[in-house]
Amino acid sequence: MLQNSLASGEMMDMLDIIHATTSCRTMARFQELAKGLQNLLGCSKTTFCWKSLEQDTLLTPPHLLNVSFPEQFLKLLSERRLWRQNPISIRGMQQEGLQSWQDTFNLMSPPKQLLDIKYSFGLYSGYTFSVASQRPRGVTMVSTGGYDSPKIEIERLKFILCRLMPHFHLALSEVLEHGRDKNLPALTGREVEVLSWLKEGKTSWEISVILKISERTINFHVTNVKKKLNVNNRMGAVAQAMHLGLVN
Amino acid sequence: MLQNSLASGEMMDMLDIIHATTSCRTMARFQELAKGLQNLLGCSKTTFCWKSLEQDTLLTPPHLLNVSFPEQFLKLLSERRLWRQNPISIRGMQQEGLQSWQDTFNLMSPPKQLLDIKYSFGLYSGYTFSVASQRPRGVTMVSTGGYDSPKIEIERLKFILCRLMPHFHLALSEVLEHGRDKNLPALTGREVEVLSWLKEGKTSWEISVILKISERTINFHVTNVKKKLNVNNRMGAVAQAMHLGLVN
DNA sequence: AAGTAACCTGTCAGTTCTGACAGGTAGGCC
DNA sequence: GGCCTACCTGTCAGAACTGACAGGTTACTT
Repeated sequence: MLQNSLASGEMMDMLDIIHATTSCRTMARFQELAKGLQNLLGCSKTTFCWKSLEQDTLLTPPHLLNVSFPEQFLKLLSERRLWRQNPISIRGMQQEGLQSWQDTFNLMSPPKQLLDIKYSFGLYSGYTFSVASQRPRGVTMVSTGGYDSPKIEIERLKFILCRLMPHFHLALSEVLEHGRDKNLPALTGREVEVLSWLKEGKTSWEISVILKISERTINFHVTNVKKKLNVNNRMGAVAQAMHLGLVN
Repeated sequence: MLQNSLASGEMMDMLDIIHATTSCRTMARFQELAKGLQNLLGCSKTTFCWKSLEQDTLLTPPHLLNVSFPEQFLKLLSERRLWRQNPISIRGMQQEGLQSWQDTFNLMSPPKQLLDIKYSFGLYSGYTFSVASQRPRGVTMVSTGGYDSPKIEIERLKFILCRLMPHFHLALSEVLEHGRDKNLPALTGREVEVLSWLKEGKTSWEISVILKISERTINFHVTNVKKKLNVNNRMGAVAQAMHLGLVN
């Protein structure tokens, strides 16, 4: 039975890693956890790829978070825009779960250029696991290669990745979304207050009554928010503020 | 060491439960998983309590999800609004982690009425674990009582709950938020399209150019959306649609 | 003392939105 | 054929918003 292929200590490691992902807020911490995953898998090359499907189109490049892939390899892939034609990422975006590079290449033949690069870095065989979510709408893929023995226990790999990856995906989403917050425009207390009422569908006049200040001042605050959020009108301001989590 | 107090099979159960929470979408499924947690803890009485801090005030009652508490007990608590004065829930809302009922009652004395009811149902001692999150902003508390032996391994309890509860919390948030979606107003394709552009801060005229229809028709769609979402103006429509996840 | 940030207020012309009026077509279902 | 839904269009008066004008106070920092 599968249960026996995992040592008790390994399961404890998995539980610890899962637990740690729930409080992972920085990229550095994520890297640590990813190292833990790599150790568990017993491979020497790992890299993460995260793609938001929120507003990005399929054409915008994904976030790459390298753990131990050759940097030069990823750089080449990115420079030559090869990820768009990479059957592995295409398949990974389409369906969740584990794919073997070999299988995918047999199924959808990759551009020769890609194969050449891959082989030149010794990346002959490996696996990519992808996991998607609706909230936030996005996909995380982890690629692992450089296994010691050519004989890999697929079921063990699947078991570990199935159980860990959803949490790595959540943590990564959190880290990357949170990272964006750093250069967030700072709204003043009054501005947030006005926005919150706008959100409820109140007019300037109504808000002026609620806040007991003049209607002109409400419009003044709205104007400032529009400038800060770089939008054309209050609709955009409300939507953008909600999107950035600046209200409520 | 703590590691030894958990059997290999129990850790496997934990991993399986965690994994199952990631795809838990119905209340029935959640109940199953909660039963699994109860078995793991080795107690006979469990109940979950979920509270959104998104827009609810502290006064609005929380969602109760009973697994195996006496229904009558929870009914009494709810009818007499005792949860507001219950030191356990107050403390649970304030800080995450494990609390012993006994400790809390020593710290903040409960209303006599509450104590009487509790004892009359044989709920002498037990533990409540709470976990909170920012996105979605809310708290889940689980209360467990009715342990076989008076000698409970606190560290074991803490270990299990620390690792499982964040995932139960997420699952519960998902289930409860998803459940709300059922009586969601159905927007037509065109309405969603118009809303999406509104969200970007486009004016009616601009959208009419984009969609190649008259400005009047844009306003027509906006009017219909406003009626469906029961809001006063487009600001409210955009905000409400975003909040309900009807756009994007 | 000067500078800055947050806050507040006024007027006014021009633009945009709103609600209520009154229509139209195309496609699906019984 | 009748009914319904989604979609489209027009006019018009009045309400709401916008941008640019030109000020003000208070509190805190340098």
